[in-house]
Amino acid sequence: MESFRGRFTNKIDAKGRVSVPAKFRSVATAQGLSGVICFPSIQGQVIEGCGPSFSGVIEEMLERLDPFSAERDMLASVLIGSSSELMFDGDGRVVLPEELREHAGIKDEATFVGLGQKFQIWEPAAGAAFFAEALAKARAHGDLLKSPLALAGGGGK
Amino acid sequence: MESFRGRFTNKIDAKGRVSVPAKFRSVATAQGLSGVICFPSIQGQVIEGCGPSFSGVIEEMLERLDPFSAERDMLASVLIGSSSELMFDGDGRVVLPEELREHAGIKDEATFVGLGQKFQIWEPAAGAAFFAEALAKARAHGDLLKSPLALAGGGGK
DNA sequence: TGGTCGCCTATGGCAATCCATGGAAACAGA
DNA sequence: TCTGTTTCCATGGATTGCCATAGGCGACCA
Repeated sequence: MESFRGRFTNKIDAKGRVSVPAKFRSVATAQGLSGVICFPSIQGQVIEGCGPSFSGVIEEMLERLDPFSAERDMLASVLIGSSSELMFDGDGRVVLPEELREHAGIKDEATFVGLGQKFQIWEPAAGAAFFAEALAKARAHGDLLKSPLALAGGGGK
Repeated sequence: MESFRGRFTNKIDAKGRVSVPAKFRSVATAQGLSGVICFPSIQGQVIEGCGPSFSGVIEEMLERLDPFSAERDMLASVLIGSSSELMFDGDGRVVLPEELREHAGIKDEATFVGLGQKFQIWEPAAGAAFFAEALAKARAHGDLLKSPLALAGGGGK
């Protein structure tokens, strides 16, 4: 299955519109939706987004939790209650809701980062900082990367 | 399985296009993609590339992590967020993104070095220097290469 | 064995297309 | 009517695809 890949920074106009990178659009539409589903990240000040496929995975995960537990309700209120289905306009743009922009501290530019089945939308400077941190950790924990490399070298398709 | 093999230095034109060595192309297309996946090396100032098989192994590993863990997001941000799927044009060329060229210090020439299931793209002088160093170190670490027969049989001859 | 022919690859340039972006106009709710 | 939202159009720049050229390598033939 196609996945969200790469990093793109686009501008936000006075009406809160932003172009979703064309490659991200084609991933979402291939999953059957002319739009993306966005919600605040539970990790930090960043927006997360995905296509309908991964959205279904989220609901599955929630369904496996105790339906009346406080934990389930909290997760659901963020991942579902605070989520928005943002439809592409004729030119492939979406309007980022004010609450989401505020959560991520986004003003007039947004950085889309592909993470496979989901993606993130960062305020550009914050995104760069996160990437630098992630890169440093990846270097430090090179052992985490050895497993895929070893698997690929010995196995194959 | 076919593997990336050999060293080739090709020119980069004004638009950042470079011919992928024909032998590398056939490896990638045999894996089912008319293109290659490239990303900055975590180790040094060089671009790494691979076909869909190797890339698929990386994504599989990420999918085994919890989809909302900070660890997964960081690894994905580096391994997928900073990668690009570069499709061959009709003549077997790809466009090396500006960020990747900058990361490797590449200007108007690029050296492709096959490494089996993946390959590297060097600025030619840096690649030559690395090769000289690699040769010296390979000499020193030659004993790391264990005979598969010895491992399988439990003893040597 | 020497020469010629032809295919494949690499490389440059041109043209059409796509994409991001800004703004105007149509629309809906209050 | 006024405000906020959505649809449509225009544009410039970047990207992609296509064609032409040239050099190298091997195959085939004499």
